[in-house]
Amino acid sequence: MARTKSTTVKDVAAAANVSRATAARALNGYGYVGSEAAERVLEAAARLGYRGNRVAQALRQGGLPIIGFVPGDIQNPFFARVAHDIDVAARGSKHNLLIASSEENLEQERALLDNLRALNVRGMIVAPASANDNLHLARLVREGTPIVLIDRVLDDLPCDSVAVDNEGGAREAVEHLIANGHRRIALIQDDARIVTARDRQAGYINALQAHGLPVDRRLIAVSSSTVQHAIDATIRLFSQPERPTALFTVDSVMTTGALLALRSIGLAIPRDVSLIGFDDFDLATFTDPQITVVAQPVGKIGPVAVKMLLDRIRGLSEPPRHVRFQTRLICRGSVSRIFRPA
Amino acid sequence: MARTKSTTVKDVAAAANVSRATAARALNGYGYVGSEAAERVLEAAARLGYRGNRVAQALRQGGLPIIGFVPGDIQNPFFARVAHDIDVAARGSKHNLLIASSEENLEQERALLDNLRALNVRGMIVAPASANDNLHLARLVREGTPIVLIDRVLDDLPCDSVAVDNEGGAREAVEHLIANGHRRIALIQDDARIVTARDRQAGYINALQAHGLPVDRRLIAVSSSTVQHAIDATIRLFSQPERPTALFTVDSVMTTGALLALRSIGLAIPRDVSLIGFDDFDLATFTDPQITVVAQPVGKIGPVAVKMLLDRIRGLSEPPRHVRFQTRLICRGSVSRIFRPA
DNA sequence: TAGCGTTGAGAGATCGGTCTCACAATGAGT
DNA sequence: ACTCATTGTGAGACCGATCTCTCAACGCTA
Repeated sequence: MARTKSTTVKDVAAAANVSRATAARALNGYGYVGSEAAERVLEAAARLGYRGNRVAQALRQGGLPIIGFVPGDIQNPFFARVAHDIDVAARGSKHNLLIASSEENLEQERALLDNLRALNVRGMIVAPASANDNLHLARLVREGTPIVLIDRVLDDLPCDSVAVDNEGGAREAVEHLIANGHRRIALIQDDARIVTARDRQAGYINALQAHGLPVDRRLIAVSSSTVQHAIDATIRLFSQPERPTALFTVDSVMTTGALLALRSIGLAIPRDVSLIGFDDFDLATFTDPQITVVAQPVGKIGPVAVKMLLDRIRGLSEPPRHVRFQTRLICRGSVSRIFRPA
Repeated sequence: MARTKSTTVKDVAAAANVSRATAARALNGYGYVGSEAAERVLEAAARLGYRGNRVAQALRQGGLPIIGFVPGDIQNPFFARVAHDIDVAARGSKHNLLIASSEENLEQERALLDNLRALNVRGMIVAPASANDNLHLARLVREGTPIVLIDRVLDDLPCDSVAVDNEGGAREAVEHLIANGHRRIALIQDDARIVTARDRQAGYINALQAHGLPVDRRLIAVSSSTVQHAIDATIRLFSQPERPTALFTVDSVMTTGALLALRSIGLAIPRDVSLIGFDDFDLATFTDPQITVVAQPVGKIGPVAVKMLLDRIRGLSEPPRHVRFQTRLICRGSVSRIFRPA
């Protein structure tokens, strides 16, 4: 039951009665090859089921036809969608996709990137787990590894990036709540290590300050991006004496958690609490009423990132390019209007 | 801005003033190395940031430290979950995960497997897109490539597999509906090419026949596993003259579609229609009432598959092993009791 | 002191391709 | 007839790491 070793150029060359060099020329279509010899080689290759060994090719030519993708969490629908899009785009240019989830863990991210580097992948698409420590990324960039940052952009890193206007999206959402008379607006966000959390929080704070509202730390809860943590955070926020009248959640998993928690506490949307979530999701049109969200053009991120990466792989040496998509506030039914004395 | 080539053993050896062979011995800890020389090598390696080149290692030793995973669709929460579990398990044994989604397309699956083979991956975990044509898989197995089938098992393929009792789970669900007095029970399923669809349909039919109920082709709709297609299928089923009183959907994406469609038609669950879905999902506990489902132990599939695969990679040559998990019917509120004259 | 085992380390083969270079054969131009 | 360009082909270097083989030095025993 030993693993049968596959046929090599040497086998093909022998079968076609030519040298390895000639076989390679025929198979790859370069240099001068006699048409008769070429035919013999091709026939032999087909007959023996020759496939070529990417590993050997990679060793000679530098780099496996692989693109690495390091998302924060592959189970998060956002990243799953992006992964799918990257996969499709990469396949279009004969690249394979290697996905290694950092699970929002900086140590793990470092190890994974080291790994990808050792594998000599052609390039990487990364959603960095932390805004603080990115020396490992900086080194990769410095060494010349093509890297594109998505979703979370580190400004001091000289490489391409694709993301949405997180600050603007969050600001628009909170301003919408303010415009509807809300003043006690709660926020559930990720650990501030994560860039998007930081930016969306900035949008929240900027909106409040632009309208002369105080920023109350008791209205801000930090949660990791899992349903259970979001439930806990929501319950914490809404069991305070002076209850918030509105809630803004920074990603769809948290919005899901908030929905579940509010239901279990017995608070109705939008009667008791208004809700806006960042990132649209299936569930949002499911509930009654449907949830108002800040939608991002998820489907564009992957393809654009791959395109930029391929440009770099092909040797483009322009200064870093940064793509920013605008978000769109989709008003559904989860925000109520509060009338207050002027 | 040329890509700096990374440091090699040669560099390290030169820096430590020894030969490549000695450097390799020191780095990998085999053979005889003088303690003083070893120290110099290690120091030099650390100083130069030596990392080793997996590609070269793979060429020499046969096989990249990579496990290939070919799911039907990475965006499907089921596969995303399994992918995550595989990733974690694989990382535990120093393997990377390469995900290539077949998108339920047989041609693409063939191309992807060919690709993985050419990359010399150590083994593959596959959810075959089609029950019919699997010569490509058979050849891989014959050649000795370690392969584990998950979710969808092809009985005639001599390799390990991990799946759930699809027939039994579906049968239990339909019997539950029958026990509650339902007789016109509709089914929305995948293309019958897919093994799970076939098995779950078998469970549906077996349940009906065991209770002397006719199998009515008009109650069976085929849909692909996307929300939109499931919506269409549901609408088709429920716009027939004699409307079904119950619906069984074979995966969570379809259940989601069915929910949306029924709501848009204005049919209430469970008053107008009873519903059971295969595979539990977030949404199921979200709706009012919550949805009754056939739950599968999703979290066990990935780890078990990786374990079996690693055994094979390590050279285990026992006959194929087949793991089957039992499903569990979770009764929530989406099934109503119909009383009928005896 | 001859003989032998142990320890240390270098030279070079090897994995499977790709590609440069040298060389031979052919035909065209002067 | 002689130079030259064009074609076709093979020998061998190379990518980076691993590993076998060979050999030298040392110390110990008889």
